[in-house]
Amino acid sequence: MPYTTHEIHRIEEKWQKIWQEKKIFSATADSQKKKYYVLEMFPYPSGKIHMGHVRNYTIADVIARFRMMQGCNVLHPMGYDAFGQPAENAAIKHKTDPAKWTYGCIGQMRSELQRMGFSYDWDRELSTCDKAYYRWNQWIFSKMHERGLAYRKASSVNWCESCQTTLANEEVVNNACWRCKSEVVQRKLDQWYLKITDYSERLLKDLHHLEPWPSRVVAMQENWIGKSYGVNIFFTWKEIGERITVFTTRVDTIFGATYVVLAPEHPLVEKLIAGSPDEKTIRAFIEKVANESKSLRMAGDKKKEGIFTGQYAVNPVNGEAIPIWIADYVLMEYGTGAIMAVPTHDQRDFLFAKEHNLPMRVVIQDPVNPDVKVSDLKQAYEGQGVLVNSKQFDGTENESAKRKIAEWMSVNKMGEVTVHWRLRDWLISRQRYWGTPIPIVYCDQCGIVPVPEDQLPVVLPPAEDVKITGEGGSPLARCNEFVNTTCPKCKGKARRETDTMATFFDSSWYFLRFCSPRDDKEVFEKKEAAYWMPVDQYIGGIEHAILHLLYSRFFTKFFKDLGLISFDEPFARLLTQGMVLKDGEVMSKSRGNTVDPDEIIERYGADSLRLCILFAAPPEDQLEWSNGAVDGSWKFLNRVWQLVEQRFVPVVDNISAADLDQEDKDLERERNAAIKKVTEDISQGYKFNTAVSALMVLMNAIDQYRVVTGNATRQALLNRAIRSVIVLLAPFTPHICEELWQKTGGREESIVKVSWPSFDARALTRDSVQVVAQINGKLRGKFQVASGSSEEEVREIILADAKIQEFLAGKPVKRFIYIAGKVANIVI
RNA sequence: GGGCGGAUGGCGGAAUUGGUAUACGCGCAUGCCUUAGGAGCAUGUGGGGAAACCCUUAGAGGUUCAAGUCCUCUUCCGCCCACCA
Repeated sequence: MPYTTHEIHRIEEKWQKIWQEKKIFSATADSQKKKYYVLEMFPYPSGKIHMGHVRNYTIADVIARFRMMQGCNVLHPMGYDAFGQPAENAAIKHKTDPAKWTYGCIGQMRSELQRMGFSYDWDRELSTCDKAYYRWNQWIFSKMHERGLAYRKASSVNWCESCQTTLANEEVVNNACWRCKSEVVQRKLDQWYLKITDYSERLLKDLHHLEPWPSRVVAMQENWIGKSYGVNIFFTWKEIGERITVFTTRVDTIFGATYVVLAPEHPLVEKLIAGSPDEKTIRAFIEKVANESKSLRMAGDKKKEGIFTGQYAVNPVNGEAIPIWIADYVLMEYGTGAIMAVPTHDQRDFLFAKEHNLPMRVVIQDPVNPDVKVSDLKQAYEGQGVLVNSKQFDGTENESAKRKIAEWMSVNKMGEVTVHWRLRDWLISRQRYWGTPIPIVYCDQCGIVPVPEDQLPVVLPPAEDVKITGEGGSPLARCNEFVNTTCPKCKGKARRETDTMATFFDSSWYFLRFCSPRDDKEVFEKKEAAYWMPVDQYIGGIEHAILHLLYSRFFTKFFKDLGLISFDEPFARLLTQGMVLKDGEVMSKSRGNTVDPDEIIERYGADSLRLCILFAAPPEDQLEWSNGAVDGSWKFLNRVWQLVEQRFVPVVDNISAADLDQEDKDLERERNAAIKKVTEDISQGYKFNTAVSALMVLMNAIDQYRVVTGNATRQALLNRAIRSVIVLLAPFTPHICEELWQKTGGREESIVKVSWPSFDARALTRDSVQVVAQINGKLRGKFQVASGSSEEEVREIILADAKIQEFLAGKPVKRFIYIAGKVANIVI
């Protein structure tokens, strides 16, 4: 029977059914067994899975199945990150219910995942849009509120006109909405925030306990948290004597400060300009900047704009009075919203000073250009050097001057050493319908009142009761039955919060929920979480390197503080898989270069698709899709299939080592080498591509191995080799391997129950090895020598060779370097 | 501007971590076989050369008996961050 499309589908469906019915992948906590938790970043249920999903989940599936065969108790769950805007947008467009749309997509997605043959414990499947899930979002929010970690604040927020909602800083990419790419503007709104900044230090520190994480991701998180050490310098407003604190990381340049700049939103600005003759002009400028969208204000090539306040600040280190300016290039959100400008050593200040004709003074000597005149400067010098024009610090190397000046200023109360963070609190309010309602009630008497635990969940009203039009504001605000409620405290009339939570909230703890997904008494069962967590191997796209991973780490630390868990980090190891490209570009709907996995399965089957994606590139690299490669994978599987069909003949395997001739030993060596290579490639760095190639090498060796009919020894050895191929290939292409395992006498209910083979190191040795002879590093000959030959023996053999002698041309051998069993280099 | 990765045949990619560069696969070429299929099998396939040989891992130097691998500089590509003081 050939391995035809029809046959492939029959086999794949057959085994998927068996796995399902016999609950092969159902996981139960068992303290006697070593656990292994494999998790891929759960998908947004858009309906169809794409190649990126296929790659992500195939990688995870190989790891899960490999661990199962190694005898681990594996937890491998799947769920859906189901709240969010696409469902709402689709509902508006097609005049349907987001819930209906989402559950429809989930159904379709589930069947596509099942068609791929992934080893999920489907009993643990969850969707974040189920109230059984999101009620715990609300519970977590309440706990955070209780501890002051969830708070309401009026502030200028990122607003996407197109999505009609606010965005977290993390969701603003290049000053555009991360989802729809349209421009983000500033709006003043009352919003809910999570105080992730309380965890800055821990989020930063614990990164260094995450050594198996890709260094790239660690670096990205580090930059995002952005701890910078510096000095708060106390300038004084000359006229009034009020303090103006500026933050700097370059206190070594303090003697070069020639003006001070405040952000237009700085609280002192109002006082500074009141009554000034230029008040009107200055106000007009501030107004103009305030209305400017962030994207405009931050544009890199934009000319820096500013205006002089007419006031002066006194530099504490030298008593100098320098002008105070207001400029758009200083941001209120960072540092103190005020800077000292050192145009000679900061390029931004330099450009601004040139533009507005402000004075400059060199305080760090450029070793290349020590006597440069300020008027000749083409740009700021930001490198290292010794201090000049800096009084008692002249001649000090600037890096050590940082420390010395900071100390001196601290002692003399001119400033204080301080730390600033780039990380901001996390804005979670969204003016959308399809999300978790924020469990808060507003009462005229009692103010902001959290919904008590026993009244949770606050259920999202059905879409038919809410007018989801895509118009501005929260859709829930237009649903009176939802809004109007009674105050949990005073029982008087009250209104519900009508914003919903950002969906990143949902995905920040789902990995914990998988440990006890049906628990309706608590957020997750402590005992289950203690057994399964942390996730041993997390797999997903690099695009989540900052947001999702940072939030999940934050939630985990919060749960630890609640006493629910005892570990600090949710994901022990992280693998970020590369993107799938087509013709050199990322596969995407908008580019129109997608390949539908379903069509590939239809034609070649899931196994071929899985194999192809694993073989084409290492998991972390980009993968260039090629249809030819699937064809190759299919051909290979077909060869394996034919091998069993045509050459497997059951015989009793009672061979002893003494029975083996050279060809037998060669085959055994190849077989053991493949076991070694596949095992190491999977467990040390997930090098699936080379693992697959090792199996191809073994297949080639098997093809060379001839069995005369009736030779029981050879048939038994061939059978061994065949069965090794099947077992080793099982994590990669499970369906065909299940089928072939059974055909070759396997009696286990599934091949994942077969123990992963170990290799026999003795079988790997050879009687003779090839030694390459080099003369001055150039390849000059190859010699077969007996394994374990001494250097002298090898030297004798090589030097006796006529061709080598010819190359030596009578010159004396200066050195003879021998690397056992590999290379001999003759130096002349 | 800052950070992190890369660059190996026509293509995807290997290289025991300093020891035979191009494993494995795709593609291509030639031939065989056939109730003709998505076949299968055999042989070949980095470049130059008739050959002996020579050259070859983006480019240029260096260290070393030996460099794709280590060091220095240059070029190009990708990703992330970015008026962050």
